[in-house]
Amino acid sequence: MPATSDLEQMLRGAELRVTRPRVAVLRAVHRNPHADTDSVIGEVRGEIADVSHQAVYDVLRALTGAGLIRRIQPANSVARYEARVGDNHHHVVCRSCGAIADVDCAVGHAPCLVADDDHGFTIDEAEVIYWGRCTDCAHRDS
Amino acid sequence: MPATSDLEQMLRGAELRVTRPRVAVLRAVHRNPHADTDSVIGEVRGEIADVSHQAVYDVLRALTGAGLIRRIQPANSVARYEARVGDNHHHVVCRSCGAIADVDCAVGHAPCLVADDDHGFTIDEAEVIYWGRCTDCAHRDS
DNA sequence: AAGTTTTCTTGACTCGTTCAAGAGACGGGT
DNA sequence: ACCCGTCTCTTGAACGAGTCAAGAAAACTT
Repeated sequence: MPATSDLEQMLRGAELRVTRPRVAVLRAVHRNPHADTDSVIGEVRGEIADVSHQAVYDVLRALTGAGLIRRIQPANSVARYEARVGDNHHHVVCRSCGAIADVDCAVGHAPCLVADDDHGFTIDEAEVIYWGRCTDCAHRDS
Repeated sequence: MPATSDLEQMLRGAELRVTRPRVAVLRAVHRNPHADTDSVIGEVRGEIADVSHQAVYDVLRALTGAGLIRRIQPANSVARYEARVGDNHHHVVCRSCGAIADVDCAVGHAPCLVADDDHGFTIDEAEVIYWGRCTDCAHRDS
C-alpha cells in the first residue's frame, strides 16, 4: 500500500494539486479495488469526516482523467474504480451478485487491440468483460 | 426486415404472448440496431400512438430475458438494444459521440470465452468493447 | 504575505429506470 | 363462441446515481 508521500508524489506527477480529499480518495481506491463511489465516500470519511460527496465525485473524475485510477462500469452496475492502471487487464463479473475479479489479458501484451473490421474507428483500448457466476453464487443456487 | 408474422412467430417460439406493443418493439429493435429506450419508444409510438413508456420498458426486459434481443450498455451510455443475437459479435464505441458499430469476433467461433485465470467463476460470455473515435469525430477535432 | 486559480461545500436538480395498483387484453378450456 | 385465469399494459409516483451552479476555502506562484 503506497505511503501518503507516495500518493502525493503521484498527484504532483500528474500535475494535480495535492489536497487532503485527493490523497484520501487515491488511498481509498488503492486499498479497495473495484469500489463504487459510495464505498469510496465511506472510506474517505473515515479520514476526513465531512467531505462532501461532490468533492469525491470531482476527485474521482480528476484522478480518472489524469490516468491515476481507472473507471469501470459493467452493465447494471454503478461506476467502480481501481488503481491498477496501464497493464491492460480485464474483469470477470458475477451475474448474480456483481462481484468483480481481475483477469490478466490472455493473449499477451497489447493484443486485444485488433478488431477484424474497425469501421474506420481509431481504436485505443479493448475492454473485455467476462460474464458468469462466482463460486459463492454457483454453490448457493446449486 | 422480418414481416409481422415472423415477429409473431418469434414471440410464440419464445413462449411469450403476442401483443401489439411486443410486435412493435421487436420490429423497432430489428429496424434500429443499438437504439436506446427512448428511440424505441419513439419508433413504437409511430405504430401505436399511446403506448406507455413503462410498457416499452417491460417489453424490452421480456424480450431480453427470452433472448430475442440483446441489451448492451457501454459505460457512460444508457441501455441500448439490438436484434442480432447468438453470434458472439462485439462493438466499437466512439468516446466522443457514443456511436456504436458491430465488430465480428476476430478470434473465431466461441473464442473469447477463455480467460487466463477465472478465479473460480463459471464464465458464459465474453463481452468485448473497443473504445476509440469514429471517423466523423476524428475529422472534426482534426 | 498577497494574489490568482483551482478545488471544495452546499443544496438543488436531472433523467433513466423502477415500483405499485388496478384496468385491460391474451389464449386455453369448456 | 365464450369465459375465466393469468399475464400485460396504463397511470402516476418514486428512486438514486450522478450533475449543475454559486460562493467559500484552500493550494500554489512570486
